[in-house]
Amino acid sequence: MEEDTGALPRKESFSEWYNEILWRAEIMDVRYPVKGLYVWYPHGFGIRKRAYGILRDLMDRDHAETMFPLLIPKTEFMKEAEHIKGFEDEVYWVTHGGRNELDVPLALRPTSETAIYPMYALWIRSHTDLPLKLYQVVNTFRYETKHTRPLIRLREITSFKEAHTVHASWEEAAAQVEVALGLYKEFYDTLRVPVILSRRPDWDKFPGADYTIAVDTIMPDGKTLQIGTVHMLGDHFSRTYAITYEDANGEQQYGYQTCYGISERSIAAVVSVHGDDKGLVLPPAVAPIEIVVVPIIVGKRRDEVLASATALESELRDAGFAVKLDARDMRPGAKYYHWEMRGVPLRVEVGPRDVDANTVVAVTRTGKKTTLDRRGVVEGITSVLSTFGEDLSQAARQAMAARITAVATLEETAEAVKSGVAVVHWCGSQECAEKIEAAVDASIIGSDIRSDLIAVSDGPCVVCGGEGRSALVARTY
RNA sequence: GGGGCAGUAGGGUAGCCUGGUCCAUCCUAGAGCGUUUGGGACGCUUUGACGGCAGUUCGAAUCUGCCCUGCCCCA
Repeated sequence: MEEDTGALPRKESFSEWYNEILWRAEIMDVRYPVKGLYVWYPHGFGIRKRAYGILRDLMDRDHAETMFPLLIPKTEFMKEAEHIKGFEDEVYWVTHGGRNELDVPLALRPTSETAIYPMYALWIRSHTDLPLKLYQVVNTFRYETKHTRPLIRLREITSFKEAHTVHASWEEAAAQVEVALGLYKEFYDTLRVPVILSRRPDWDKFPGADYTIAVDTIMPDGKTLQIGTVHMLGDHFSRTYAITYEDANGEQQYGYQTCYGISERSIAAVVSVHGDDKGLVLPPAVAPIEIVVVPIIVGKRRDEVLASATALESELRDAGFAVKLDARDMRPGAKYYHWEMRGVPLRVEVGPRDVDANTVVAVTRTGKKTTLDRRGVVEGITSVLSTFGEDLSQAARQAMAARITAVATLEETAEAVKSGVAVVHWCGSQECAEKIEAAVDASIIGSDIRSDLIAVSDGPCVVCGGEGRSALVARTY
């Protein structure tokens, strides 16, 4: 792993900035020799580990974790016609075992509905088995033909958290969709990433779903990134896979299902939303190192300062912080740059002056400097870190708000989507959506918008003038 | 899916058209030694590459073919 030095490209050149920060901050190494597959550096994986720990804790409230196989027999995979159509061009097939051709080819899961639901059919017998709510965190494979991008568009999604639920009625399933959206909202609140929820147009929903609610954020270049989806499957799959239960009256009924997922795009969002010209900026909740202690070692007082820094490190570790003492033989400035690139939320400096005054100097990743009393340092740091996290949320919200524009004409829409998201009135027809796309080089991505940054209203469709309601128009990743 | 450009050490470049001590050069890269240390220190020594596979040739970073990988534009 190379030492980072020199300036990062400015964040305004987002694409360049993104590519470079991934290796400079040691998140992903893109040099793996297969297109669309990338390697997690330990630091990047540490971020993933903490983020997915949060996600697992949220899921575990109301779901059980499980693990299904990677390979799906073609016979099961091909059962659900609409679903296949949505994925058939992207599936990797295993056709051989050693030198022998397989009787039934095996698909590398692009998503696991067709692996899980045949088993659900076996597991579910009675209404007392419902609701069933399971999830797994697995890798999935999609033969992407568009340009691949680390963490964003992958041929191997390494961190797909997918949940699959079964309920006794359509209404219960629909209620679960709302529960899932609540969990995802909470997840992204913890990551300090602001999101917009909206309902995808019918032609853009998950193959085989009744409807899809998406969770999007807005990237620094104004394009939206879908960082979560929740699908109402209705009884579509349960009819195909014969997921039935006996109700209280002894009648056989089909189950109603939902599924929802989050991938490492969540990490891409954290990196992109918070990062700045100096590197990564991590919310304390996902930082593998929350605090770095930098001893300012000068000549004769070296041992004294080092002892003080070491004692501070232990005290902070005992208090439950992820803390690292950087005692390397380098100039302090070089260390500051090193940890700033990697997004460490808080740096604590201990030098001879601090030893004398019985203080420490705490500097947040965004440059807020506080001198703390050495006694009661845990309380002081807890408070500094919590304020830092809240400040990140606020800054991210403001940045997002600045990229959202309510517009009334196609000309204004075209202008708005160059740097962000436009909110238009739209009648809901595919015909008008296509006209918008043709006119403004961006698409209708959702209606039924839910965001406290967007005021939803009725109004005349921006294309046909018919009755319309607020919808999002954006360029997307 | 269609078109274009590219791949040389950890990173950045030159050399290619016009094959031949050209295995070059730069860096805030790596290793070692010493002096340093409150915002990217300095000196000396040293390491390391022509994307892969075939072909042409006495000889290939350079020419030919295929493949892989990356970037940009269009759909």
